[in-house]
Amino acid sequence: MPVSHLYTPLPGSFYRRPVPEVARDLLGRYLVRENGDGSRLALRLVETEAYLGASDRASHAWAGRRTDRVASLYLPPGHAYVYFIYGMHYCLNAVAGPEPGDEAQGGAVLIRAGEAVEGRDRMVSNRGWEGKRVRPGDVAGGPGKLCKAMGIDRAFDGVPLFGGELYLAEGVPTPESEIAAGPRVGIDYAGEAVSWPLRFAVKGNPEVSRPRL
DNA sequence: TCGACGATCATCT
DNA sequence: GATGATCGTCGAG
Repeated sequence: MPVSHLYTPLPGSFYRRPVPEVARDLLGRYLVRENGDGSRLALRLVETEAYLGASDRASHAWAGRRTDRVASLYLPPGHAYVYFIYGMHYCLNAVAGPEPGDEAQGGAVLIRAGEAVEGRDRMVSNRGWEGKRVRPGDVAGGPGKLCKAMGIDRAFDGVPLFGGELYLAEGVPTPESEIAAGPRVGIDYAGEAVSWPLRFAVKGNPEVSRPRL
């Protein structure tokens, strides 16, 4: 029996554009996880970051690196790249940019934050905040938190995001006037790329991670 | 409310 | 052997 999707998955062509453009366009879209029993978890994305690939010192694909860890960064646009960091957190990316074979490769959008739209209680439970006071940003206000809330780990590395168990879906795109841009977080080692304004967020949204834009 | 710091380990040097 | 696309706690203000 095919999985029925209440939300409409974004097609692969959505990701086949310059990475910053995809990153901005993902704000206001949904990240959905179907649980198989008819229930689901859904987040409205409010913060993303663009990683350009070979030309970007902050990117895991900088200088064309192709190690086992980053292999899925070279899958076709629209696939997931999930990595483990700081010994305890996972981060989810959507591969984006030109098709493999073109000059620029290894581009991706880091999904940094979202606000719960469906299954919020389950997310709070996944985060271990059951019974505690949950303040803005506690559920999915950061890349590691978001993965914990959605139950995303390395098992999702390399899966297509077009409409399987985990996918990105339509929703309401955010107008340019409501998008804030600034430097990316946690990449102090990246030389000139440190200041590139490739972090995007919905202006004034309380779920956006720190530092505030 | 904010800044500093320790946790913890896969990956790369 | 070092380090990181982070997070939660703790102590100071």
